[in-house]
Amino acid sequence: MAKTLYIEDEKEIGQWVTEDLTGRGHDVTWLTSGNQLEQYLNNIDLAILDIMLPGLDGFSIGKRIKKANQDTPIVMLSARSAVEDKLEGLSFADDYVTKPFHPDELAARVDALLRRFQKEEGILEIRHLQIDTKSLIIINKQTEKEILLTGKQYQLFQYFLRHLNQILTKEQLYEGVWGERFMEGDKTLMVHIRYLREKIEENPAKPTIIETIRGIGYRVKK
Amino acid sequence: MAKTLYIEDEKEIGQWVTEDLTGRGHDVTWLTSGNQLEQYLNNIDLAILDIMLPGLDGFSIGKRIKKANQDTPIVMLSARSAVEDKLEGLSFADDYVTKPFHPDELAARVDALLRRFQKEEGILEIRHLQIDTKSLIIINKQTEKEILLTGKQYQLFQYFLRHLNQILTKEQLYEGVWGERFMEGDKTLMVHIRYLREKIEENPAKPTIIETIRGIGYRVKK
DNA sequence: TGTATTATTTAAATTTTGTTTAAAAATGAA
DNA sequence: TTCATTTTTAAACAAAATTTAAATAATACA
Repeated sequence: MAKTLYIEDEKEIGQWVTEDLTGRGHDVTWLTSGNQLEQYLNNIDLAILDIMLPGLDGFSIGKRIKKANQDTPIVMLSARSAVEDKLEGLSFADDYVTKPFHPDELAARVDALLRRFQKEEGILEIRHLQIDTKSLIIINKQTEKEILLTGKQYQLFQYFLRHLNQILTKEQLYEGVWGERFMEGDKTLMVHIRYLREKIEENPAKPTIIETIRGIGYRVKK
Repeated sequence: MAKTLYIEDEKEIGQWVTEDLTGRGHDVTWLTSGNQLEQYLNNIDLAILDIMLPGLDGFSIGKRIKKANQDTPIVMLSARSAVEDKLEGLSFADDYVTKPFHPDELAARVDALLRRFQKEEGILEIRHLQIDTKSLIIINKQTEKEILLTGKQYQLFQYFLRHLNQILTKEQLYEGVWGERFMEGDKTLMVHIRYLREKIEENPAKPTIIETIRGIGYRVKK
């Protein structure tokens, strides 16, 4: 299920689009401004941004998102005239839709972009694991058995896979997966790492897949 | 999390802005005058300065901050008339907001500045080291091995990278990394320098990356 | 050159951080 | 509602990082 960040200050349109896309199977987070952008930044598959917004405008938000992750597709929304005016400013955007629009149109463009940007769809192999990034099936090549994870374990593992090779701080991980502020000293994340290792590591006491970066966080390398 | 120094003598506005920015994920230090400026000088990512202040005025404080580190963005706050009067004195400032203002506006400008001033996020090469400031990965180009640092070592090294080519006093370094007052004669910092050199220098006994400036402190040159 | 000052190195003590286990609380399906 | 499963909390334990302390080395300058 694709995580979509949608920023729109007009309540009516916002609710309408959010309901429509949700009904079509997207996981939509709707914000009315870019103020809390940072906490979503590293955990989205696609962004839909209105251009005219109070505070940070859609251009700035779009550039910020691209900077954080080049591979996040962005759709800009705006009145026709505004788009024509500022076409050059849209260079970072991957598509744009002019208001007013039909929900089918937006949904079609969103789906097309997700297809185009889909992270190497297919099989990802890490050590003895074979991960199908589309169906989310994880297989242990040694035992030839499937590994089933619980909800949180899935979210956590996916977060690692989306940020392969990066050192992720505990803050990033907790905020990315739980969507809440991380409290210094909280051991919840560590316990989940432990249980995840129990399932995916050959020897959970000597983990090779989820590396501990002491004092900072964790990392999963390709 | 961006460290913001905010100087404002009006208690009510000060508390309001501090709470708002803190709620948006900034680490705000609010002072009512520039008296203790020196101790914060080298450990801030951004400054928000009211112009009208008892003692040192906002102009002088701003110039002092820029002198210490050219790369610290500064936002000035003041009544509209005052800004128009003294526009020429604002040449050092990077943005200004006139009172009264909406918190969204201040937050948006602050975020925009932080983005604009963000140190080139990417690959930095120093001698045989290759440092990716985004993924936090340091590679020794000679051995092609990754160098893993401990938490303090990371903070310390990052402090050097943020102040490349500057001679940093032991006070600055200690206060910047530990956030506490440096005690004359304390060897803690030196021991950490030693362990950091052990990991990043070709020959830790003849360091070329972290230079010792006897009687003052240390320096890392590009 | 000799002495005082400052920095480096090493090792041990202390503190912090991460792991593991178990039990309690929350969630969700039958 | 009950029962099984998942998630969170808590605490004991282990490992590693940080700090302290002391011995050694290098440098400045009288």
